[in-house]
Amino acid sequence: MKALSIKDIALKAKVSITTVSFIINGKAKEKSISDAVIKKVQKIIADSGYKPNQIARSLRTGNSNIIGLIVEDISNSFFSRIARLIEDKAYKKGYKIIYSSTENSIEKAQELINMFKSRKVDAYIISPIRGIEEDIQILMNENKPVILFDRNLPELNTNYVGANHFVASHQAIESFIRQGKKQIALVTTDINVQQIVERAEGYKKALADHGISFDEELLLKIPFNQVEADTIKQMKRLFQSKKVDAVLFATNYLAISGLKVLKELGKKINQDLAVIGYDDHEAFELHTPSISTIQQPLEEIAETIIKLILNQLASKNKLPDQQIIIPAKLILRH
Amino acid sequence: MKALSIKDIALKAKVSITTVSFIINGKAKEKSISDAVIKKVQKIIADSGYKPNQIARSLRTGNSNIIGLIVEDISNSFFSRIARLIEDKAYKKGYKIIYSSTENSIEKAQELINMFKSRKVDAYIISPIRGIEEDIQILMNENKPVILFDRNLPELNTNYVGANHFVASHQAIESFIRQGKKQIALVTTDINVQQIVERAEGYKKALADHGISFDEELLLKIPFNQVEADTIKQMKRLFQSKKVDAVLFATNYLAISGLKVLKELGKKINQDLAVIGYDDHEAFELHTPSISTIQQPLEEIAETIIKLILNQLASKNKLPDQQIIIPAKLILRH
DNA sequence: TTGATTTAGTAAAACGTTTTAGCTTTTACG
DNA sequence: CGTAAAAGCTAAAACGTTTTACTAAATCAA
Repeated sequence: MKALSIKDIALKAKVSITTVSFIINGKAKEKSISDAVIKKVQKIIADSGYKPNQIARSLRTGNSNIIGLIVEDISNSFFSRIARLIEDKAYKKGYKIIYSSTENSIEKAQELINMFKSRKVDAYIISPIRGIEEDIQILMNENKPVILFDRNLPELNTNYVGANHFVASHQAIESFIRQGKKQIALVTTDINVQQIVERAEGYKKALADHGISFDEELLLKIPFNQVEADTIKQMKRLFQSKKVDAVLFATNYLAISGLKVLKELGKKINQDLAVIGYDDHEAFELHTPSISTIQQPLEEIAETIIKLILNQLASKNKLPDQQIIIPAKLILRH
Repeated sequence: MKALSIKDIALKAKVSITTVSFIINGKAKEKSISDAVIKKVQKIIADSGYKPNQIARSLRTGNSNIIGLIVEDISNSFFSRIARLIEDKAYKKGYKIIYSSTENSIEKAQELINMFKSRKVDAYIISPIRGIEEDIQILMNENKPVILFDRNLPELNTNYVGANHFVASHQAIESFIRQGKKQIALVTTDINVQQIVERAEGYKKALADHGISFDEELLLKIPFNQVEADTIKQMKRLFQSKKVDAVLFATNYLAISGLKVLKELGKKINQDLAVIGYDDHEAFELHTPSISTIQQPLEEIAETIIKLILNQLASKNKLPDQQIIIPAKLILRH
């Protein structure tokens, strides 16, 4: 049983395909189709359950009402929450989301961009990695809206929405210092993206601001695609060998692993050492004791991204690129 | 700058569009195109970076290499993990995923199905809700592969992949009973889906099997879309009013809320009462003490789903529907 | 040498829309 | 009444592919 086409509707209504198309697309008035015909055709469409073939529509119009979302890993709760918020908001405006995870692989990211391109997505939301600057530049040259989020690519002049990681991490470290901590560690990842680098810089700057000298050994960089067991080993070494009295974890999954290590080592959080995580996670609040964390305003980030996209899609000419930095919040728990 | 089309390639190679198409689609040999021409065209394609327009391709062939994924809520870690696994596996076979969350709304689910239909997705992976049986039946009549997962719709004769919730919950309750627990509560949701119903049935059956009479007041049904504050109030009432000595939470988010309540009430887990969660969550292992849980084999579920789909897509005629039940594992932690 | 078969390729239809350019018929106005 | 403008509608091109049905030349078998 083939699906109905606009032709079937036109036939049934005894009008031309053109007329039906105008009516479907709300151009009936403007094209001066009579009310009687409009009513008749609409009734037939409603009764028959006809839905226009979006593929044919896309082929003709060149746009798809689909927004491509490229993230590092959809199963990371930071991304899946953002994805959900973006999806909701996009959906309300008639856009669908098609997503994929890059796993921080340049090739996969490039493939994804190509794939999205050949699918004619209307806009791109990308949490980028180094190495795809050129590909992104090409998208922009083709006048497709591109919004980077979470991480920026400094060489590129794009729209960007993200939190103020430098300030947030600076604040976190200062709060440690106010508590009298001296041996403050940072556990971060080795991926070379701006948001991660900023977190490290906030850390170093805060130490410097308070006259604490930076100790190389207190900065632990975990290789990105490493299995958790190895990560745990590395962390164990850090917490055992040094008299760390505070630690900031630069991502939520690192914090999760770190908390496991501390538990195993029998370290008492808040007594033996203070802990702050990054990107909230249900486990943090629930943990005994609760874990303080730097919270990114997900709702606001998602809202801003969608607003930028819709504005650009609605406008005929290219809008100026905007770099929107939203403050992150340090949530202190005890 | 318009994108290249097959026509441009044909022009450049001085061959027909048909020939280029055959070469792109690997039919060159079969259509007896000479090696020289094949080489030439392939070189031009590679040099120019031409990528076929998937939309045009879809319009012509009627399929899209896209698989539609409909879940309850992509930000729930159970779904986002499954989504990630499915995406990975599908990607390797050249399929992309387009997803959406239903939020357990029948209308949204129906809209999504229609949307996917008009986008000509090749197959549907659905974690369904009651009320869309008919819509799913229509998909199946149109000969599109449909795989339900996590929850089944018993009236429907479809492919289904899910865990054995009845047995898992039965086991969990038995483990409580072996520990000598008598006042065993079940906190579940009020959505009427098979997987949730089964969990309650496993609970009741286990009680009955061990001669414990079922106490209506120990079965708490939380309305699905309720805000967490209200959920917490309801749970507080349960844990305060009754001398509950064990509780099984039927979903991970209920367990998270429940653990917050228990923390607030100062109940000692394992001493005052025993707890088992459902669907693992990082917070469970990390919790002090660690929380036991019923774990669904995500990897295996994702693998099975994709295998069913690919088999069906590869086959000319309709394969028999399969109902695959995978055992869930009770992970006891202390 | 002839007819059949194979090799090497192509023209054109089709997929289901949107949109441009146009054609009648009606209305309005002086 | 005559003509210009508006109302009401449509034919056909275009979007970029795949695929069917075809042709022309080369090869083969007898």
